[in-house]
Amino acid sequence: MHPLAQINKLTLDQLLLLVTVSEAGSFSAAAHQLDRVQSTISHGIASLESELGIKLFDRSRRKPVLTPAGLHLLPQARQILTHVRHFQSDAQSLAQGQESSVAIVLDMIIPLEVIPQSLQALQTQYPAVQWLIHTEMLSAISQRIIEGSSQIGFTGMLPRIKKNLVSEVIGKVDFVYVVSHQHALAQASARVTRHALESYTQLGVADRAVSDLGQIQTDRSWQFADLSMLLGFVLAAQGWAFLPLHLVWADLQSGRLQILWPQDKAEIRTEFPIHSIRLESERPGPVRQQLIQAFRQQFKAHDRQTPNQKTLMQVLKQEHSI
Amino acid sequence: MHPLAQINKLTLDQLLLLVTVSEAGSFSAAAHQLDRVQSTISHGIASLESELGIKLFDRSRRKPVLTPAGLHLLPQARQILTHVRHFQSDAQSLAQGQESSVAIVLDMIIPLEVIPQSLQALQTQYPAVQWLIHTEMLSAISQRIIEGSSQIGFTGMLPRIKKNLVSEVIGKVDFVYVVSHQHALAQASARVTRHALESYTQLGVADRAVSDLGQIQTDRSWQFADLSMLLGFVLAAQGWAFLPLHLVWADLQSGRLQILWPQDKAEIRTEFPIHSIRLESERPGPVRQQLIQAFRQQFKAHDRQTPNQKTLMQVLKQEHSI
DNA sequence: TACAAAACATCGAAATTTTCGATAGGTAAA
DNA sequence: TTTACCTATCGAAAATTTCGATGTTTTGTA
Repeated sequence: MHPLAQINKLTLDQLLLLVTVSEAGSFSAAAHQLDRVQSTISHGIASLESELGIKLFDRSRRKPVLTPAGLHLLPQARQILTHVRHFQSDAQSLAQGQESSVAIVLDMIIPLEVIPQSLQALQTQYPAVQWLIHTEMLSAISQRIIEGSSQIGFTGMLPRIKKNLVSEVIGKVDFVYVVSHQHALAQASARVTRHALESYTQLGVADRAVSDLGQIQTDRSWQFADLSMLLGFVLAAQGWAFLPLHLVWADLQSGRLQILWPQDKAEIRTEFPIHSIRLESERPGPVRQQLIQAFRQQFKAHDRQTPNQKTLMQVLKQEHSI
Repeated sequence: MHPLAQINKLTLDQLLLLVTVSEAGSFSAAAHQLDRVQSTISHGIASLESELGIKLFDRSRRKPVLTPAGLHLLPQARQILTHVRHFQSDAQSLAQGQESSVAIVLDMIIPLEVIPQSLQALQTQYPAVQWLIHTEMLSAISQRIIEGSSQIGFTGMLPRIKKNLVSEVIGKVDFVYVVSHQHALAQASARVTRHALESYTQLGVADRAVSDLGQIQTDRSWQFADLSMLLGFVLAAQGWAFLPLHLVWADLQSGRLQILWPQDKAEIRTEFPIHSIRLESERPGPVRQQLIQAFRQQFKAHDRQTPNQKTLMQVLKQEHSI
């Protein structure tokens, strides 16, 4: 007989018998619990013992009692059974359309705080799901969805042609114009003209698919593929930038950065909606649906802690009253 | 049907099929590996799929390829199978007489260094064995063996009546008479008369079964149930003691303790053999046999690092030449 | 393009295993 | 001592597994 075939001899049912008998206290009680006849249990335990070549229960007394060997093997049998139950429940989840792994792609402009909190709840509810998280900017996000390397994305920029894509708004991110307090623009009044802006270097983000929609506003602009690097350049007074408020808020409060309020804008900040996007052809399972829900909630919670127009005005005045 | 009975539906053989097919690459190849017919594999996989309510293999191509769900469940199936194999190999070990758990009782006079090293090798060779380690002194050690609360003991004192006990020498421990350098006895010459010893307080160990063989040598002696406490009193110059050399060696070298050499003794140190003891009725399994072997080796290794008579003489002279 | 090789599904019959029901015999509590 | 409860055993019935044969699809090759 084949060596691997030996495993067939041992049955999950036999392990179940071992566990059930030890818990029920007797073969008969176990038989009743398992809705079988006593002789079936007797036969099952006996066959298990003969296969293992070892006595598991001492039947010399009124009620069977585990031998040392049985006592040693019992917890292992238990563990195998619970492992099998996990296997089955995983299979059931998969059968009901739950994703086994979800690849997400996130826009870098999304506040870092909302991400772990959104995923945390999901992780406890769907412990079997494997997560793969990418971070991209601009059109690279929808690109990943279209080519299929991620199943769901959260982005501030929808592609021009939404062919095959389904999207919905799940939150917003506030953008503001900022500049270092050491920069020439910081010396002027709070409200700047668009012309003033254009006469200095803009520090902006680079889109991989820049040819597709290259909306470079000034010919002197520098481009970054990484927001933290960009922020470093802004802090070094290399130019002005249009950045997510949450990213620069700490530096605004400390005074290292200052807000610019273009004269043609009604509000200091500009809201950009964040969309969830996915392929139309792939129906989202429960995990992705819950994920969208969680992100929406977290965005809402995050908005409540976000500085409003009034607070921004105060920061603005404070800067220029110094 | 009973809720627990659902587990019967899933078979270890089915999990084996899943794993084997995914490794062999085709149903036929798996059939060949498992020494069965192809239709058996086909039927087995199909029944597994219908039980789980989910397709595991995509058969639309020439060779079957795992679905995402199958890919997700495969490693779990593998893990369950290896767990089951461990279960079986444990059972086999038990069937061959290997102990599932071993309770040891150690004499406190045994050098601490030999113990972990003796057990370490055993732990890698018999990972399934559970260890329970007690520490006792004098007759309490054999007591534990006789009453069955430990299966094997290592002791320096054999009981008078060795009824039912089997013992063998596995090493030795050197004892010396010591006293604090601040004690009156330390001021005298190195060689002391037995009369001189008896006129001062002896700090000794207490035997729980003291009535059985209470060999108290002086009526002023103090008794301790703990060697480290005893050593503390010796260091505090409360009296002299007869202690394992390894226990006082560091303090001898630092000069805090001094050796006493009774005039009626030929050697400075006195060797006491260490015995392994066990019940005659209980045949030792491989673990206990190996354990005795390991202790014997470790004692031998420890002896090589132990100070000899010549070294002790040097310590003795050094003390009294100061 | 046609053919051959390789792979899986299906089906009925045989073989094996599991389960049941009844009975006999042992242990412990009243 | 009686009685209740427990397990082992056995034969028959039921269920499951396995085999062998056959049909269909995919894929590589002449």
